[in-house]
Amino acid sequence: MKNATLRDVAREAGVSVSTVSRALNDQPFVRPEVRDRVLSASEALGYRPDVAARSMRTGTTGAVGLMVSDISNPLFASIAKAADLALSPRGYALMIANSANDPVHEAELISAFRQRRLDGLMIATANEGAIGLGDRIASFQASVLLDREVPGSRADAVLSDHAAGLGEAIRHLAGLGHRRIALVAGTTAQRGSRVRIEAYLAQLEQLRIPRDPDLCRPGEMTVEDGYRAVTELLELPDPPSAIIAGNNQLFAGLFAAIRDLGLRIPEDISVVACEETELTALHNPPLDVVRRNMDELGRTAAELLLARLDGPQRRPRRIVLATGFEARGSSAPPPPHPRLVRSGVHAA
Amino acid sequence: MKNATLRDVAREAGVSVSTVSRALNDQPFVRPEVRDRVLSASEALGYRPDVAARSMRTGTTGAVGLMVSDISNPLFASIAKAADLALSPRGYALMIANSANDPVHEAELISAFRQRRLDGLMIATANEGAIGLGDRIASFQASVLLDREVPGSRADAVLSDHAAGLGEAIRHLAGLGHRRIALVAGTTAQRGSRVRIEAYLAQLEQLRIPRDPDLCRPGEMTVEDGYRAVTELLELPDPPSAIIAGNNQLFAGLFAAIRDLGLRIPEDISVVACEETELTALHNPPLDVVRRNMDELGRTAAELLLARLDGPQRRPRRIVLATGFEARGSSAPPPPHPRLVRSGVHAA
DNA sequence: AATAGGCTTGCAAACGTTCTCAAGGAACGT
DNA sequence: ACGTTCCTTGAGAACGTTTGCAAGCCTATT
Repeated sequence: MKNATLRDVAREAGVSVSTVSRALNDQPFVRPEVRDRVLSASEALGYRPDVAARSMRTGTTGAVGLMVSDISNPLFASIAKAADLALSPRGYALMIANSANDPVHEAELISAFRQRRLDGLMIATANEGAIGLGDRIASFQASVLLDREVPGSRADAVLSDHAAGLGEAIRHLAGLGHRRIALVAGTTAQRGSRVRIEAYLAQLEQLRIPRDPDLCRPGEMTVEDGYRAVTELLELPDPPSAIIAGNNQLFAGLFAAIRDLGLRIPEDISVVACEETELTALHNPPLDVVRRNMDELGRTAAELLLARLDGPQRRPRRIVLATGFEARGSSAPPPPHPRLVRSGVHAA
Repeated sequence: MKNATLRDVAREAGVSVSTVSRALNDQPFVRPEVRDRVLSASEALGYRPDVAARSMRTGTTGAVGLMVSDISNPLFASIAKAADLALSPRGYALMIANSANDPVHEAELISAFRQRRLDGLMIATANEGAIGLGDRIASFQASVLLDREVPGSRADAVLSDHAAGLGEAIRHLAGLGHRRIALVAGTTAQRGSRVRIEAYLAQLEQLRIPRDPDLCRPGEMTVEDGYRAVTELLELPDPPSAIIAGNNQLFAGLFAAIRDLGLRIPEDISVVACEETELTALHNPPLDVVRRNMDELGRTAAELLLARLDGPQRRPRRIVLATGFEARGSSAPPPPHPRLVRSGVHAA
């Protein structure tokens, strides 16, 4: 019960293999009558072109790769979903890989993708400065950076305007009277954290709020790191009255830390999340958040990819998507006498 | 700057193509000296076997498919991550597709997977009773059902013991005094919902709690459906004092509905979620949940797949994974006089 | 009516790999 | 010295598709 091949269809339709190929691929110079005959023969035999054979001949696979640090992060999962929604109707399949934010592993995975001759690559790279990254990315017919900037890369990119939303958030907090605003940022090897730190510093400057190096914490992007950062922040002699978490993982850590320290939101401390998640959307009271549309990001990336796969090579395109701050119920004026966190209180 | 092929390596090493192939594939009957020469030539040229060509020759691709309704659902995303973690070190790549719970679309996507000659399929099928589904699944060298049962299928399966955890939950609620316990289940076309409904009815029976058809609601698996179901439940003349949501989407709807109705958890109503999510884990107060380990599910599925791809065909294996109920803070004794929901109150 | 030129079609060569088959060569026993 | 056997290697076919090339046919133009 093997699959029918072009030869089978050719025999059935009484024509040559090449004619079948031409007919099925909508090429000109096939007599309509013959075309119909081929089509019905193909239909009758349930013919499905063999992707591997086509791939070997044409060099294309009709598959694209998505490289993220962790597909189980809902942000990346949403991107994957939205991208697939745009790619699938065009016949493209989506292959995913998890870099675990390890540049070396990522390089191997990209190499594996290329070995599979994937037509395109969408990537939220672990380290924008990894050596040779630009070349690795450029080895695909089309590639799109997902909220990343790789120096000297000629790839397309979809970026988020983090500065806008974060600026709003900080102005909102300052308006409530906060002067000690902390930012738990992620790794500066990725654009998001870098832009947030820049925007944070710039906004404080503009508001004439003194900057305190203790309050701006780059680091990893894990829940654990967020937890630790918040714990340390609240043990400072002069702790912040508001904390902004740079992504959803960091926010989860922040949230757990505040819970374990027995602090109330927003009475004891104000918090702002970057990235909308189920938690920020449904929590009671609702949580302030710097939002962006991950569906739009994934869809736009897929569209850029498709455009480049279709058309002639244009010069790299950069698309910047909006972000916005939404004040809900997790920020309030700072308490007059900041509640002291007993030193040494950690998670049970 | 094309990729090196076997021929290039052969020329470089001064041997024939077939010898190179043998040497690189660790086949016997290659002189050690020749093998070394081939290996270093391969290294020097940066040779990478062409997956398409190999695939055409061998019929295998080293890629497996994952078919779920929606990869942006964190449950499925976790499965994907865990599966990839097990597959990737073995050189397998993961291709994903979203069926949107549409059996027809799913069938097309499976067909596309097979056209790509994927070696295996992991699938949480939309409708276990879809005609021809068993054959479609069996068309792969290996396939694993993800918490699904397809009648007559010879595929391996990883199942969750929903009945155990749900039974615990109901006993817990009954122990608090609840007699009106509602279950917002999903589609009966999928094992999870079916098993939960059976277990729910059986457990009520065993506890001698009268069953009320109004309180057991199969339906879709969407947030909207959960919202609507809860709204309708609370408009009943004799509303439930506790509601269990059958999955995370339904629970999100449940949660939003209760918030919009202005009810307090657990003072006014007790709730139990099936599936741990960021919301259930971090919410304050923490939410009662019937847990299962999605990582384990994904990893086990991948291991079953790998075992079948490696070894001789055994008979189908079914692995059942544990679930457990965790009481936290979202259930309490039912209020003496159930707070009436004003008719017509819906979300703004 | 002859010929040019455009449609249509088929043949056969690639794409890069694996694998069967046959043959060369060495070692060994008689 | 010869035959047998086993190890080692290479030639070449095959996987299923696309595509360049050439040949055949038809129409139209001169």
